Amino acid sequence: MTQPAPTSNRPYSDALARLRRAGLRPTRQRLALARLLFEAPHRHVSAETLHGEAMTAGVRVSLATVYNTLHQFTEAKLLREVVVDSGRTYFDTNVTDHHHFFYEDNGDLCDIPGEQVRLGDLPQPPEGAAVSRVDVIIRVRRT
Amino acid sequence: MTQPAPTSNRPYSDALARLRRAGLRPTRQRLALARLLFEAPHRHVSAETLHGEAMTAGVRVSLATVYNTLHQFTEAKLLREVVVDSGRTYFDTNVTDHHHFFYEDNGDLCDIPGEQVRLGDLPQPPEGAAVSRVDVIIRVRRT
DNA sequence: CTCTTTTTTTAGAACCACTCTAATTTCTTG
DNA sequence: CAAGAAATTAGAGTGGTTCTAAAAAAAGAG
Repeated sequence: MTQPAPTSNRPYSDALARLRRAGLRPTRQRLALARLLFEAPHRHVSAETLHGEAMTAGVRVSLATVYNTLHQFTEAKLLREVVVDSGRTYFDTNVTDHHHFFYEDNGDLCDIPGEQVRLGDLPQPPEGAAVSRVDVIIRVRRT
Repeated sequence: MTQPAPTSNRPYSDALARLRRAGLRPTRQRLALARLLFEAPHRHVSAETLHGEAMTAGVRVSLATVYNTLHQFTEAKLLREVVVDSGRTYFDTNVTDHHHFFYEDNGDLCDIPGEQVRLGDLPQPPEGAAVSRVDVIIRVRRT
């Protein structure tokens, strides 16, 4: 945690700016979720876990809104969707270029900074297709 | 398709051998699914699509058995699970070392032979964890 | 500030892929 | 063939996610 957010005179300012830049109306729910997501170190959340955090923090927000918001944030590139596990969707607050360790045992995810992975040769995408992203997932198991 | 399988004197022989090697009893359902899966070029199936193929081919098999069988085959390394899309599980009949193009538009998957991807430096797995596999997914969009 | 319009939120139902259960059928072995 | 073990099955159940239609909140106009 860098510093506690001011709650008296300029509350939500950071989150507010983000929402504005993304062209999303700063509703109470979006602001609260943005604060939970971005005023903390990078991490991976699912809709359920974020909803749980909101409840714990005393934020009244429905699960449907959490889903909507996560998708809007992803659309706006404030979040990135990580697919490692069919049946549960994770969202990464780290939208910089990077990859993941995935612990197959318990489903933990762990970032690998982009610089730490050097991709050698990659094939050309087929005719008429453009690369939108390259995901590297290093699946590991505890020994 | 290489050649139609003989149905008269030595039916299912290839599939039969595979099942035996894997230590799986050669039941009617498993044989039929093995034939559908392995007597054709490599491809990616979901439980639903394979079940559909079985129905079309006139094979009476329940969806539950298709799921069971896909998992048993994966366990026996006759298939490999590919995770590209949360919400649907794909199984790859190609179990050699390789990676994938994923067409984000329509969900198509396309193999990239292992030799065509040279991975440069990868980070060490964290202490107490061993790499079980490295997945590279090149996400592409039609232009 | 109020009225109107547009957007957002919401509870709950619906959905979909998948798993489980318990009963039946099929294999294997003696 | 009989007995025991293993596999299959229909149908119910589950869990994550999306949809729906109605209520609430935000933005814009006057």
